[in-house]
Amino acid sequence: MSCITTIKERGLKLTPQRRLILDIIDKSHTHLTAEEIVSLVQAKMPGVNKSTIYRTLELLDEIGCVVKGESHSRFIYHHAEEGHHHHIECRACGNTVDCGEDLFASVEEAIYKKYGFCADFKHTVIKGLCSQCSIRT
Amino acid sequence: MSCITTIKERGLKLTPQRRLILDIIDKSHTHLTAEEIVSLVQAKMPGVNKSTIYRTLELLDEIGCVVKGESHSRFIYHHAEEGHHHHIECRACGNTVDCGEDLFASVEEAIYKKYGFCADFKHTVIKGLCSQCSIRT
DNA sequence: TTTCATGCAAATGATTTGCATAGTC
DNA sequence: GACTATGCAAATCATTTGCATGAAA
Repeated sequence: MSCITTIKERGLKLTPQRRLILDIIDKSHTHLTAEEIVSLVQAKMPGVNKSTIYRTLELLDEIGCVVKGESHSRFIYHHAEEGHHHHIECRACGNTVDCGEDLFASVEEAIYKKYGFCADFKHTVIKGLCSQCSIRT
Repeated sequence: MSCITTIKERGLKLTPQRRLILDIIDKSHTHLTAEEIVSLVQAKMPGVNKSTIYRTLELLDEIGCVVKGESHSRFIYHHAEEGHHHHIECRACGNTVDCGEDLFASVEEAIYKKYGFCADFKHTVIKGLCSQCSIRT
């Protein structure tokens, strides 16, 4: 079910600002910080207020239309597609790669068996060193 | 090598404030936020300034005496023992469990082979739902 | 026309920083 | 005594909030 449908179903209003924010997140192939989204939104629609964007992102997270995570003490967002993905970020250069959930399936199961925890890697940014930066160190 | 030795070796000074902060982190069995550490420090040694504590925590992280992570947009710290551990945190109730690194060894290897990334789960707080909260939902 | 969303401005709260003083080595 | 660490106060900076106005249904 599309995000637009979800918004309408809940009796929420579909404003141009919300459409644009959804559009930007949909088109992004990686995660974006709230401030990055603010810049992208204001580039297309000047005058849109930060607080509107923060409020919209909060809302979209609540209704499950986007996935909210955190990295470097900022909130990050990406679209909530069917196939999950996880982020691995280089501590040195900041580069990010996305990886498939299959890598974590076994861990999720192990954590569940051991602790009864339903771990959810969608919201997790895993840190490490990328190959380039490993060499330099 | 002890943290105290490390501090001395680097020509840094071993002040009562630094001893206390180290002591508090050593004795904690879980991670602590910076503000929790501030409270604990001030309970034992009133008058110690926040900025001193923040600066010390930063320093201890830099020299590898503590491990700094982040959760809920706050910094969290725990002691840097030999055997790593990872945190799993319940998104609903906030409870945390620590789990052994063995769970992630296979994932670290898989990530390395696929992306050349040396992933490091020490700094990662994995989120999910604990057994109690899963039932309620 | 009713309700929800937006813009604006000000508040918040964790973390950081500049600078004079005090403490460690 | 030299140099680093501390305390204090003020600055930052992402995010949040109150309120009056504007727009969607």
